[in-house]
Amino acid sequence: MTNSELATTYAPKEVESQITDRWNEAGAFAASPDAAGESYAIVIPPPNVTAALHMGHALNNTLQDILIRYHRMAGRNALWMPGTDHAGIATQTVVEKRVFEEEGKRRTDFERDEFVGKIQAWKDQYEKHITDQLKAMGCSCDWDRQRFTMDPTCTKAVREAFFRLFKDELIYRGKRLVNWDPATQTALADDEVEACDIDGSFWYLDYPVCDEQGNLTGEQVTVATTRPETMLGDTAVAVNPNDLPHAKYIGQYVKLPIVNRIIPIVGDDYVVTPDPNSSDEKAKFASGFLKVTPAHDPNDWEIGLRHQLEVINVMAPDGSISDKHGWSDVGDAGFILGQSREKASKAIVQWFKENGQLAEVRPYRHSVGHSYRSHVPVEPYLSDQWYVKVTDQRLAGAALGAMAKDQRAESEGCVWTDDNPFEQAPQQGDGELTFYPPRYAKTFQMWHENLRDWCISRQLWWGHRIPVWTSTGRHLELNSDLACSQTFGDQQFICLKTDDADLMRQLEKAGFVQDSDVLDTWFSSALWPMSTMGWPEQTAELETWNPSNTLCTAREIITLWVSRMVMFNRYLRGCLPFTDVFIHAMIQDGHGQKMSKSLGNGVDPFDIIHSHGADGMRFTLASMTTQTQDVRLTVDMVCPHTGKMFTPKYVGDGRGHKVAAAIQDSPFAKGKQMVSSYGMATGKAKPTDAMPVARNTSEKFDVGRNFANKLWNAVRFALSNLEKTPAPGSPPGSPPGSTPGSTPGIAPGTATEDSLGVADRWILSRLTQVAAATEKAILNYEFKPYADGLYDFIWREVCDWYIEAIKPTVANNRTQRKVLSVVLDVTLRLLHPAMPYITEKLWERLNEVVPDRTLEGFELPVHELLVKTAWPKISDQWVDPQAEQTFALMNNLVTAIRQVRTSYKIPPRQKLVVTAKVSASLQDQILPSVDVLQTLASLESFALSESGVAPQGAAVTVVGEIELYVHDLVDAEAEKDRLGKLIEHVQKSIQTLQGRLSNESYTAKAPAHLVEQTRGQLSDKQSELASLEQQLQVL
RNA sequence: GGGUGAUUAGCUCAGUUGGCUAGAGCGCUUCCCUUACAAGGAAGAAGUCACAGGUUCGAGUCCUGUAUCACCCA
Repeated sequence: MTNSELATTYAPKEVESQITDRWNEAGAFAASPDAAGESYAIVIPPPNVTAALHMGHALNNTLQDILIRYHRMAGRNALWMPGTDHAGIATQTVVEKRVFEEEGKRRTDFERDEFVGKIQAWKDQYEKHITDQLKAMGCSCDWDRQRFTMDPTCTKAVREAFFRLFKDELIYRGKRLVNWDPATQTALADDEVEACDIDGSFWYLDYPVCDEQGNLTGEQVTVATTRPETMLGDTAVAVNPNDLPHAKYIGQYVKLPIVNRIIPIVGDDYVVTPDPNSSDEKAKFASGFLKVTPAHDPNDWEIGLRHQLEVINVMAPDGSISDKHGWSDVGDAGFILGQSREKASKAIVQWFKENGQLAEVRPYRHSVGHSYRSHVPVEPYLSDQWYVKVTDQRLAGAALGAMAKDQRAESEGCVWTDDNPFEQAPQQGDGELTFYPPRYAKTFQMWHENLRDWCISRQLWWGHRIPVWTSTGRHLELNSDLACSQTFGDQQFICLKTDDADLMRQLEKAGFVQDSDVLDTWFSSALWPMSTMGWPEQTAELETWNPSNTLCTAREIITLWVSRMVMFNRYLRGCLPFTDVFIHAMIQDGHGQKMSKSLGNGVDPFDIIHSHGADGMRFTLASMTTQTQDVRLTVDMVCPHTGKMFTPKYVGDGRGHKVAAAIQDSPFAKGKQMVSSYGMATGKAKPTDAMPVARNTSEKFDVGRNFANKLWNAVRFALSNLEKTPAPGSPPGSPPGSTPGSTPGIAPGTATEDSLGVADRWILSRLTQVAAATEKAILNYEFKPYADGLYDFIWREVCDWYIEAIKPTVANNRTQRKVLSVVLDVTLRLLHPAMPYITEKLWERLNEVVPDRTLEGFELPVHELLVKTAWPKISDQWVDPQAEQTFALMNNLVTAIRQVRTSYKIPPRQKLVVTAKVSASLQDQILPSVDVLQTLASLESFALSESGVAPQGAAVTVVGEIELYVHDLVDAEAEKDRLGKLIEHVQKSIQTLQGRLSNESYTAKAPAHLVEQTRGQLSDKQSELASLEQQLQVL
């Protein structure tokens, strides 16, 4: 085999497919609970099967893969559990929309099972696509264990959990106002509602005052409302008892216009007293009289409870006005029945206007809850739903108790309990839940302190059907461990633990009907760390990997998911689901907008893998992961006609967003066009053969791609040298500047007569420190320092300096070859978690070319596959401050000479003669690196003396006390210019340093070593200045 | 309304317990296709660290306030 097997540029596609095969053949990602090593597990945040993955997922999963690959190499028994989420409402909505587009049919045109089958087909398709995306990224999940939230294993867990919570009365049936989405006709959880500011109005409606019998007194009160249509359901008018001008009406009645209902005027503190000069918007707009509609407003619902008011629901589930859902006294409102909310609102305002009872209309901008799914305004809607009593100590209290003590803030008091949630009976896992970065602990804590019960029923078909059978007016005793009963009012609810045929038959016979609703998706997600491991069975997986170690997710998930997993895992299994929660950035597009499907600004990982390679993408994502910033990703496009990258034309989408215009002109191929992903997503452009869809890309990923290529070539070059056997007859020869007799660390048996040069000692010292820093960064979830640290080490230190320094000697110097092979070995190990493909490929070649890479102090057991190779263990015996200092000085001298070279425009290939004036003490420091210096500065010769004088026609430059003479550059004028600039620069430095030292409190109070350092810097600069000025005079 | 974060080079961002004469990548200028890499090499220009106070020998970093932006929760 020859080195020519490695191409001159890194070709990710070929390598990725080759390496994927090798990993698969070896079963490299498979984990077993019986395997050796301390356990380490990550459960994947299961992606929704609604759609393909985008860059946010790529980031999320790259970070998880870095963690899992590191811990696997570090000897842990590591499992990364993969899977997907059924995402109830989201997936059902997508499929409904698609079926309507393609077949013109609605969900209700099908049998339930038939339609669920259609969603199932969608799920199969996307689950595969998502899995393929993750695999292409190199995610080292244990794919044989892949789960889905609705598969039989997870379903069993859901049934068991529901049954136990039901039995323990942590699940209950409640009539409440829910967040109702009239478009999808389902209840939404609080966190599925998005607040949007909209321009609305405050309408001021006059209600005539009357007595209990409805006899008008001739007075009227004016109520202020933003939703006039709900007046049909008013059952009171409220006044603040402290609002003296208005409080006198308390105890009287009004005759509700249109409906003619007689309703009381009640006193309630909740009502805001009007104050036109207040800074409080509500006081500014208040009239002092509040119409109370308990069935259609959460605050009014509370007022209704306080005053035992009637609850009248005037709407149908689709949001239209209806007398079929709890409203009987329609009065004169018949003309509004059947109208939508919006139309009814207009009709009612019109009625008040025509009857002279519309006192005023004022424009008002306010926040209105919208469905995160259908984007229509959410309707507070009275209905029967199932709730989990998360406000119970056993759940929310346990979640708070789990928090790491040093991350808990002083409790501001819970709204849901008088008890101190931290003062519970101790539980396993107390104080062990830690957030990274720590500030997110506060989000977690505040959420639990202000929790409300969790509505878990959804009026959908896609999901886990609620395992409860209901009957009104009957009562049934089932003597079975598999059944459990609760009674609310005249209704009996029986929950079954399994679909036991016998019990189901009994229920049916007794007239019980199964609830048609399904559970909120998060109910099954909340069980994910347990259900994927086989709970409720006592499995070895649970024993080994629950609690898992790290949950890696984005911040909006803290409340939605993290919280619920903690509560359920603790309650149902008595332990935490995981101990560490790492919260990473969100990815935005180049304009700071969230990536979303509708804007078409989401970037498919496949597209980036196509343009930059999986490793390039992964490395870039890791290096963008800081502790604070969200990530802005400029989205570019690839012209399908030429394959070239360009910045697309952006336009407004009319809703305040910037989007890539649906049809783009190719900037390269005249007259050719393409469709953008926005055009695709919105259907504003249809791709054709002549006008294909353009892939997205982003020049941001160039960093990673270029780095991969650099690494590739560096290793390729190094291996080409290591591949050659040193010439047998050639004298071993010392590397440049070797110190005779000092061969530190070369183990017996591997030692050669060659000794280590300064460059070798320097790179081993750096390698040792970089390895330590790399490990520390990963353990602290500091992904950017991890990536940047290796980038700088490999590119700036290994390539720019070490490889350049050893070029002339490495072929025949056995020691140096050993050092180089160890540098390659360790570097590939350290980088593997971020860039698995390229490192695995290079590892394969390294093993072929240099199978033996032992060096004292380096524990580097070799495995055929890098993915299964141990993380390097390196003793600190190679840390060598002296070598680093010597190398740094040499480095400065080389740079100084290069600067002269550039200012005289000397081509790089032209060799220069340089002499130097150096004191005797410094000579010892320079001598060992003279050969390296000659190589790096491209010198013909370099000579030192204690009392040098600048030869005629030489350019002079200065590094500290050292004067360098670059010979034969006769140009007095240019030299004066150059020296002048250097002097100016040095004088500036001297000023700064002198200023600091002349400050007496600095020398008195600053640490001694800093003062000493400043003095050293000043004396260096002063001698530089002296030399430079002298040279200027000579000229 | 409550909470969190951001504001540093033309752009995107680092900067860990205060020690900084403030860094990186991209872009820009000049030179170089030197047999690992032009997805490269060498050299360079470029910043009142949002603003105003304070603490300190010393502040990008800590404290207080202001402005602007973003996100989360109500």
